Amino acid sequence: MRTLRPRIVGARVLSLNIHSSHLLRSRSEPLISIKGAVVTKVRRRGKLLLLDFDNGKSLIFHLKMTGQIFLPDGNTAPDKHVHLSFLLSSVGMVCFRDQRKFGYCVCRTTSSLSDDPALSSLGPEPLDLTKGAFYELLKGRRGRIKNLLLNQSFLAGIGNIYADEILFRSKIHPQFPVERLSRIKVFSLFNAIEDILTAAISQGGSTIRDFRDSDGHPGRFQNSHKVYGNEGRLCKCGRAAVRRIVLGGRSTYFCPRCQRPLNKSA
DNA sequence: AGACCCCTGGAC
DNA sequence: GTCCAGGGGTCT
Repeated sequence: MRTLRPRIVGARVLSLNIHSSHLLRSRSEPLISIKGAVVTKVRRRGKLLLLDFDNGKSLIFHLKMTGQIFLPDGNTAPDKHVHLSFLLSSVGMVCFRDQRKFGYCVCRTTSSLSDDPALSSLGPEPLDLTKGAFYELLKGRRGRIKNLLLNQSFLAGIGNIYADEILFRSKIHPQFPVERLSRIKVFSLFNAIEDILTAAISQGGSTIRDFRDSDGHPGRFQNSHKVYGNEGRLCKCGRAAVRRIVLGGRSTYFCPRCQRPLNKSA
């Protein structure tokens, strides 16, 4: 978003080309309604990318696992995975590419954006929360802490990599019951969320295989991962190897020494 | 909580 | 061939 915004704000949509209808959703207003309109805002809400136009329309993108938006050049020419492309004035082509086709794009009227279930179901932005608000948000919640962090209606925008890195930083076992977290641990978790997300954003995100920003550059935060993808490697504590388990169908990495489970006999 | 689904491709 | 992948929905 940070590389895309300065490139396309102010540009006019001269034409658009839908190469595949796979990523379009039912009940979308026709994408053609943004033709001739000027991009006024590039925003993010949770994992959604929002483009606002000067004719009162907006586009909602979800990139899911392999989605990317890029401005093609010699290195990143459009290919069979480009499902949608726009021609923008004084910018050129902008492409939405998604190898696995899990992503989507819908058009909405800007003034009713917040009614869209994709947006209305989202919890608060973690970086907008105060420590006290986070504590209140956790009250009454139950279940395993990692599942809660991945729940977008609890907090918007935390994915599998960052959930693991946040829990490692706060020294909480991914299966620790939310309702048993001490006040100290809740604050530690809050600080870890701020720290990990801020660092990840400043380092351009994490590239495991596909992720690129709109300039085609990979992220750098993967170089700072302490547990994610490190199964079998010695934790930085030097006392245990990072373990991988599966929770809710997602790979989960943690250090069994730094992140202790709740002692069930206690 | 878990299984299985959407889909493609890389690693082994 | 099998297993795996930054997400997330549905069904039991």
